[in-house]
Amino acid sequence: MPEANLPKTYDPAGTEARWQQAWEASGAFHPDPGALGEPFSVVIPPPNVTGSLHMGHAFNTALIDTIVRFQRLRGRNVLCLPGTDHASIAVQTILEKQLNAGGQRKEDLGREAFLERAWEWKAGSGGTIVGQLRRLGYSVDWQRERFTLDAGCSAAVIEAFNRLHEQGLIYRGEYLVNWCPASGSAVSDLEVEMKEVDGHLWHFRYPLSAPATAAAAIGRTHLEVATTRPETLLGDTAVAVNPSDPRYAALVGQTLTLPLVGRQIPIVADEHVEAEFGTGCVKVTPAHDPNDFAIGQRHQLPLITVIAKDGTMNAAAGRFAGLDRFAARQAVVAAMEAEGCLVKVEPYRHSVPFSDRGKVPVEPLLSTQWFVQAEPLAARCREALANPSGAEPLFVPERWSKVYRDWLTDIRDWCISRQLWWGHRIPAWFVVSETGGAISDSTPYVVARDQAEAQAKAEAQFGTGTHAHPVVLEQDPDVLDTWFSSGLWPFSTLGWPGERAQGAPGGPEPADLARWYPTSVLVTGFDIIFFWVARMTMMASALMQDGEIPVGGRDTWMPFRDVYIHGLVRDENNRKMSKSAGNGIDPLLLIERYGADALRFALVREVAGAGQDIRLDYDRKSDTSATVEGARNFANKLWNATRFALMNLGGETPASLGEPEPAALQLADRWILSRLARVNQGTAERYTGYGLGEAAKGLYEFAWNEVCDWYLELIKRRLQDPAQQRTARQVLAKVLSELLVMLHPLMPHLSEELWHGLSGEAESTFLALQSWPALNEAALNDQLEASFAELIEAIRVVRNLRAVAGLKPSQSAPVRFLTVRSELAALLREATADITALTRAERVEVLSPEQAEAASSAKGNQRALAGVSGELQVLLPIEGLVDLDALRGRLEKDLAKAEKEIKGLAGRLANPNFAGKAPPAVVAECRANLAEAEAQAALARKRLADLG
RNA sequence: GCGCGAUUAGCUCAGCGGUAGAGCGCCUGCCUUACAAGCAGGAUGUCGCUGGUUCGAAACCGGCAUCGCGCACCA
Repeated sequence: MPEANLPKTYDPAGTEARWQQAWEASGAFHPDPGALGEPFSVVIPPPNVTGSLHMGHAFNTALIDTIVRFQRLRGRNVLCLPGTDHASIAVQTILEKQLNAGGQRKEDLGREAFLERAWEWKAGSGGTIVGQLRRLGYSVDWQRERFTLDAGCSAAVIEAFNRLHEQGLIYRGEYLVNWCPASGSAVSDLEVEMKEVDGHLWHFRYPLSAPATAAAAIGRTHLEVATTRPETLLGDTAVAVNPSDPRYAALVGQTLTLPLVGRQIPIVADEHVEAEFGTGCVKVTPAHDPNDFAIGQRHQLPLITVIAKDGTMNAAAGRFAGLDRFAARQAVVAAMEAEGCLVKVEPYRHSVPFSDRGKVPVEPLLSTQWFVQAEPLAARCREALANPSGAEPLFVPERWSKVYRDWLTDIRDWCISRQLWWGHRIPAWFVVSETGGAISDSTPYVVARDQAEAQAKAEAQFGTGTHAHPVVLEQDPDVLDTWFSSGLWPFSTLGWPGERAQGAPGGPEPADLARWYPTSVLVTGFDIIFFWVARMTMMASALMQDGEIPVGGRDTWMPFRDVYIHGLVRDENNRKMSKSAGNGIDPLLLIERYGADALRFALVREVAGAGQDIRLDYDRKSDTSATVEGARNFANKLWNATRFALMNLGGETPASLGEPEPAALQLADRWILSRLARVNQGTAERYTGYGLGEAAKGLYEFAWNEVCDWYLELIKRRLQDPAQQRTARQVLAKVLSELLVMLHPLMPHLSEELWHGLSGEAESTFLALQSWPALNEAALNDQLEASFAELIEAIRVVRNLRAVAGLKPSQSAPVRFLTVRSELAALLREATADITALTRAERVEVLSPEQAEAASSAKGNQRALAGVSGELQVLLPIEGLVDLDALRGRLEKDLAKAEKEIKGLAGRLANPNFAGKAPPAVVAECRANLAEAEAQAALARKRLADLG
């Protein structure tokens, strides 16, 4: 930053790029685990490699970076570790689309070639978001950047799978899973979204197999059932009624003949059925509905799958085989109608499970998958919350801990296998030599860390004695849920398992893991508490403790001490921003227009700390945002304040100027130094306690409304005076340079730039690596701050009177203050020169009431403009210039205000309970205020009377 | 159905027991050699409704309304 001829406006573009490059090239954010300083670590929520930067990332980044930059200034050994997530389904979808466009399917390429392409794609477009994150000025250690599918994370996944399997926490089995026909894979419960859909409720008649008996018992020959999914009828294996429903009690145990199919199906009694709903009879399709599956389990009903994995009807659907499930729905209804079994059709709004990714209804399907047994892991996490040991995760805001705990209660097992190619291939090998080459649900398998270990294990188990043939293995073709690897993120990225792999617990830990695990804080949006936060704590509960003792003897196995949950960024219409809704606001556009610092500051300033969503105002026609513009203006204000300093420090720096001599400090100096100390204290507290928005607001107000509006104005005169300028320069340099340090976490580029300009430090030295300014407690002075506020108010009153009088800013006028309080009079006298400068006073007089009394009879004084502030009366004794109507208006306004106040205060004091029960200090204050208001009213009346 | 949050100036939001605040927008006047992305001055509110607690409620408690979110879900 050149010292002379600075442009009048700050141009972020060049500045930001320059510092980003300098920081990264210097390794400023690449910490040494052996370095001094208490460790502070954060792993960033890894964005999806397919993604591009959206406002949510920008928000999350702004918060994390503010925190870690602050901790760095505080002298902690900070690691902030970035990375991306491989996003199985998303990447595979992109690639398959590309293939399809060329008329190919992935099967034509084969797995290996397909994966090669995937890695090529990742090398090319996969880095987009990482480049974009850099543009925010993210102070992460790019040298430690990780990817959930890199060698280290893959080793962690294999190790984790093996250990969980050894602990009996991973199992393989055939269950009803959420099947996404669009992606051709199972998905977990969390990846299913219930959506309200307008559908129909079809009422069908199922004839009883023994109509005569039934007719005798209940007077009819059939039962009526209702369904929203007629196609599943083909897989029905029962009809259920409530056991205490008197209408059907006699029929339980009898059978029905399933229309279209002819199968004999029993009538069972099950508590799940609500007698009040519909006819009280439910068709049961255990292979295609989770509730029915449960009923089926309770009654040992057969499972008949009629829908295939591609969403079409299978052979078991008979004449409907081959039809798409939705076409089959119409066909079944038509067939039922033809058979006279359709009773009626009603429009019906109900919830349908949709696949998050595929955007099609999921099909509950019976299939063999791998699962993580969730309850034992969840139990440990719940316990950690319920028995606070100081090591449990602290949620900010606290209410989210309940959301987290509730989800961990009554948790269901987690389906982790995906029928995809891009991802971590499941480290399980089928012993196909046992089955003649085929893989079926019953094929034996071994879980191992690699092929060789699998071979050894399998040979030990199957290759001996009776088995004549050699053991042949085939690895499970499926991959793991991406969230499985994300769940290991806080330790896999730090080097776990390192040498502890290969089942050798007790080996040395990677230095990073030893130094930085557990991480200090996790910062993320509430929308992924279940997906990610809970999965990380569950994984850690199983993997990061050896028996009772956490790995490495740490105080906790929890992957983070604090969990700072923030809201979502919503659009100007309060809608969640999403790609599909097309209402996203491109952060890059805002960065280009206003600068990354402005965007960051705007986002952080909007967040109050309650974890509330933030609504970002935005004008889509012009791509502008008033909120971000305001932050940009603030950046410009700081730029100009520094510019002013550079023009007035005489080429000196904060270091060369040194600390000011206490005895030489003037009123304004002592005031701003007190304010500086207070802001230092408050800001550090807020940064530490996740009050980031408040920190930002506090600094904004201090910088703009105190330093710029008052202090800079007050010292302009002294800076021109060689006899007085040194102290003013010293204080100015100190205030500004410390302000820049405090602002650095929020506006890193601008503060870095201005700090260099001010300090003259070499480009290789960084503000980012300086120390938080020492708190000067001796400078704190409540009394002084209160007095100064009175002075400011006095000046405001004068300015207001001048405006009322219609004085031009260039015109000067005399100012006269009247007060009974001697301290106030003294203050005003001390500040006479300041008042003169800031009010264009011709002369400033400070009179005692006695003097004022004498003066009031003097000529012209009756016609003075009068204003009141507290115990201070302000007069502008100007003749000839006064607009009498304006003057009267001003006085009437003062009077009305005072009278309103008197009414309120007198009313309160008149209440005997108030004086009796309120704290004495409050009562005293009330009395004082009343006296003041009465004095004000009296003055205003007198002046009005003088006017005639 | 269960739970959570929000409701304060035209807009976006602070305030969370002691007489209503900020930014933007609006009105008036200023290119005052740091800044017009600025400066000075000004106007603007039955603090969603309703009971209660209290000397005192925007704030605390109960109910209601509206909006939003999460979880569960009956075919």
